[in-house]
Parts: sequence; C-alpha cells; structure tokens
Amino acid sequence: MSWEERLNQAGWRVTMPRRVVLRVLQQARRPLSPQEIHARGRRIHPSLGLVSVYRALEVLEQAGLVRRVHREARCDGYILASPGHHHVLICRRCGRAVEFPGAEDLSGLIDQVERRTGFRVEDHLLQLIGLCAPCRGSGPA
Amino acid sequence: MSWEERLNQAGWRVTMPRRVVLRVLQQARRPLSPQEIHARGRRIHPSLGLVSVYRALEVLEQAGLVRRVHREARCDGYILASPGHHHVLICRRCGRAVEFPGAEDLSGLIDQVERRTGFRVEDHLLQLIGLCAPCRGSGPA
DNA sequence: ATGTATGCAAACGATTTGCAGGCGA
DNA sequence: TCGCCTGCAAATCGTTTGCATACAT
Repeated sequence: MSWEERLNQAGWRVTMPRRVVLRVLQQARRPLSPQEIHARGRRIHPSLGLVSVYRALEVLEQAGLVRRVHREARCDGYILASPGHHHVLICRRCGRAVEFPGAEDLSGLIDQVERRTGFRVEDHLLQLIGLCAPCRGSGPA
Repeated sequence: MSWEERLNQAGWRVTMPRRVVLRVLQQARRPLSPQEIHARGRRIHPSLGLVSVYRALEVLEQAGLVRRVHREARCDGYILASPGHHHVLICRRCGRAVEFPGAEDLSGLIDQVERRTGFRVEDHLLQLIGLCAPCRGSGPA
C-alpha cells in the first residue's frame, strides 16, 4: 500500500505540503528540523508555508510515515520512518541517521527493570549516538 | 563528598539559586521543567529569577548533579541525578520518574548494531515509559 | 577584594492560533 | 459541492543575552 493510500484510509487528504515534506525527508540523509524542511521544500514548491510544514509533520507522524528523533541538544529533528523499526543511530559528526531493528534485544533489560521496580514497561525511547564508518576514517572530530 | 564540595572543586560557587533548584528537584517526584522549578523555587525563595534557574540547571547538569530527561512530547524535564546510572523510567500516568542501572545490558545490542552498520557507538539515550505499581492498580488511564 | 553569579528587561526564535480563501475527494 | 487544508500575519511561549549590582570565596 502506498503512503498516499495510507493517508487516505486514515481519513487524511494527500496534499502538496504533505507530498513535499515527505519528498524532502526521503532525500535527506540526516534529521531535519521543521525550518530546514521548509527551506528545502520551498525549492521544490516555493509557495510552501512554514506553518503547513508543522501541520504536515504532525499528520505524517500520526500516520507513522515520519519519525521524530530526540538528541541531547535539540529534540526537533525528523526522519523518514521505516515501519516496524523504531530505534535510531545518529552520527555525531556528519549527522547521518540510520534506523535499526532490535527491539527484542531490550526484552531482557525490560524484564529485569519490571521485576526490580514494579513498573509495567509499555514503551521506550532508544537512540544511539556514535561515528559512522566514513567519519571514523577522517579522524575523530 | 557533599554536592557543595563537588561544585566548589569544579570551580563553581554554591549560591542560592543552585541550592534552591537542587532542593526543589530533591522534593519532586517527577521531571520538572525550568518553569515549574522556578514556580516551586519561588515558594522557597521569592526573589529567585527564572533566568537563574536556567543557568543553575546548566551548571548542575555539567556537575552531574542533575539530569535532563527526554520524552516524546516535551524534552525539557529535569530530575535529580544519581551518579553512575543514566537510564530513566517514567510513569505515563502519574509522571513519576525512577532511575535504574543497566548500561551493560545494552552491550549485546550495541555490538550487533556496530557490526551491522559500521558505526562506532559512543553514547546512547534510553528511556522507558510505562505504568508504576500504584498506577497499575488504579486501572489503566 | 575580585570576579563570578544574580535579577530584570529586552531581544530572539520557534511554534501555535485565527481567519479568509483554495483545493482534494 | 463541501469541508478539510492552506498561507499569511499576529499572538504566544520558552529561552538567551546585555547590563548594572550583589555576594561567595
């Protein structure tokens, strides 16, 4: 099922801003802020408004087409979401972001935490920060 | 070593705003935003300025006395840091935050990711979200 | 004594809201 | 056609900066 169909089925319309935002993120190799998405989007469609970028991101995130990433500094980055995987690995040097699977690997830790704290763990936020292969080669920044 | 001594040894002064911020966080049972810390702090010391709260948090975080927490919605929460542990578990119902150890439990996952992606993983951001024991009892909100 | 740290006010920047008109289904 | 969606402008909110003064060491 295409993303256009997914939007439609969820009751949302396929519109220019949503199209453009998604295209920009598809072409991006690192998380982009709404402002950055807006700037790049305008090169594709000059009348794109910043407000629509915010609203498009909201809808696309709810539809699972886009994922927000969190970092120690700013928490306003967005990347394209690949369904089923929800961990992100970010290069601290070039900013490149990669998604990876592996939710299962947390189950041991989660079991342990549940036993120790009495919490029922329902969700988690995991992001790894490091250096990607090319950046490791060009010396530690 | 007391936190006052830790601050001094690191070259910082022990001042009223830092004292108050720390006290507020000691008494808090959930992550507080700078604004919330300011409001509560004023009840202890009415002349406390909001700007000083921001600056105090910056210093206290650098000194490892306070930890910033990130959540899907807002990323502006602060809690008291217990040295050596840096994972946080937050109850989605009452907001209670608990720290827990277990960085080692991630090493398997990290090894795997490094092999698969070529990244060198240096740091990570892990937070668990769930229901604490009391909140589990009072029915799922 | 001296230089860091403070509070206030103002600057700044990002995000949200109100509204008249446009466009997707 | 109908109502969701858009762009713009303005309101809003959180955070940062400039500066004269206060206080920790």
